[in-house]
Amino acid sequence: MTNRDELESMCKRRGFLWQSAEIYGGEAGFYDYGHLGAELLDNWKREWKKFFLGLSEDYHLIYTPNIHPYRVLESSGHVDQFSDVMIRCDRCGSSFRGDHVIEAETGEDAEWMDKDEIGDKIQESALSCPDCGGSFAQPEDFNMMFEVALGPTGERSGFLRPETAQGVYLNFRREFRALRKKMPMGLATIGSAFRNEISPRQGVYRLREFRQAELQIFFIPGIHEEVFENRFEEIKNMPVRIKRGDKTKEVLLGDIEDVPPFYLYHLGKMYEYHTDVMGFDPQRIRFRELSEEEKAFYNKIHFDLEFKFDTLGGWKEINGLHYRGDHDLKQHQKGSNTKLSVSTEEGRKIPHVIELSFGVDRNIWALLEDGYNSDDDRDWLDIPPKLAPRQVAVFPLVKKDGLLERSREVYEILDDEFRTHWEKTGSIGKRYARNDEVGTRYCVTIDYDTMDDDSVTIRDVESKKQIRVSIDEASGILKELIECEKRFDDHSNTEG
RNA sequence: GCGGUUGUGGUCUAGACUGGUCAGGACCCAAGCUUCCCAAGCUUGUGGCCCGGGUUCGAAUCCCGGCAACCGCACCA
Repeated sequence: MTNRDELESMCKRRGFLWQSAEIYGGEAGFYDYGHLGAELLDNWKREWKKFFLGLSEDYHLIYTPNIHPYRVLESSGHVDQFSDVMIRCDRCGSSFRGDHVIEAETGEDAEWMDKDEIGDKIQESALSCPDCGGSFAQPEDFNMMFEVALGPTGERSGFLRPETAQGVYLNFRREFRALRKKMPMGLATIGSAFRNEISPRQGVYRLREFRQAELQIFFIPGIHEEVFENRFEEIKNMPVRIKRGDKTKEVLLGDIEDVPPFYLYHLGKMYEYHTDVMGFDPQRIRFRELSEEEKAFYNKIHFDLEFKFDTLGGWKEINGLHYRGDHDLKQHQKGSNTKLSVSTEEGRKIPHVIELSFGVDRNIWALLEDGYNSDDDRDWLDIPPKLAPRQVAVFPLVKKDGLLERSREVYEILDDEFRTHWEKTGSIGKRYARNDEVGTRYCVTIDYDTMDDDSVTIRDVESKKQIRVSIDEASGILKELIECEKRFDDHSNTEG
């Protein structure tokens, strides 16, 4: 059981992450990544790109601005859909969503109503506060998007993007041509998104500025699904935990019959990324199907991937897999008056989209939590070597008799190939402890034998076991270990 | 946003009811000594009362406002 205070304290003390602007008292919903956190974040992004862009030669990375013009988000539906009419009780100060109050009291569907209509309806039906019976003030619009004025007069405006996806849709047409009309075509992007959350909470779980890594795959149903069906073998025997309605089951992906194979294939790849690349304990991840009420209307199929957080009170969404149909391109085709259909043997069609959406900060927190361990002796972070901010640390056993200088030489050699750290302060045990805490995967120690025969010890963070190798072969062995080509235990000359 | 609780070096905390002789401890960190493998020891050192206002001769302590965190409610296309 990982304790949230302990993990947060470690993250602050050692340089992973903490609340932004903390010397000014902070601002809810914003976090900074320190030197280790930033490295971890970059490593995560690199491995994400490697894995998902590696799924097909027709998948590529693009970057788009953080600010979108007003019209883009008007067409996408965010200007309307992303905002709610809030009503506030004059007496007790509680706020409610206007449409919810109307629906609850009158049974009428009120989601379509604007501010004035909701105001009228409340007057007409003489609705009062569900908490205290007080009367309501004038309704007000609350939009989750941050609107920004553009240019000196501010006549034009835009929004900080509430998701990275829209920028990708806007580039469908150009990339489809630039990539010479290959389909399925994948466009990935990693970047920040912004939502004016009413109450950002729980560390990096709900932020006002957060990072997303998304892969949008464009395809024509009935024509390109075959591509994914052909790869179905790769995932069909993958055992996953899946929650649908009230029931949670462990099943093989291939045994799920009422979800199309092209969708299951992507569930499988998402799962594989978490278990194989991020090293998650499979017991801590599951898919959950969203109910009709929870799902956005345009999502035809929607499962979230959830991680079981000790620190955040249980199962929480970290990614989503959304089959969005042709909704997005259709909306932008209409809004921009630009043809976004492609020609097929059956005439022009608007491509459909399946979106793999990752909450990067949530992934990072899950990674830290999954890797964080404590026992009576020590705290240590067990995260995959490719992701670890420090892969190797080098120390002299003691500072005298030339060991210090020799350790520095070894450090210089290893630092060319790995993310390497060197330190000399304190006792050897203390240095191991410091490095265990931040997940330095391997500690290389220069001792008196090194001075005789040029051998060093390599210690593994997880087992605390050591092997002795020559300096010449150290790089090669570390590389095999870090690339996961060989396991630490496979080296036979294990010392205590 | 509402209600409750809380805010003291980098981290964790003592002190607050009963205002002054109160800013103390532990760990961490840095420098040095020491040290032949898992947070040993010794010496020295850096660093703090969330922010603003008020009451008072005097505020970490009392009062007001703000900010932040935690819990609950609401919210989370």
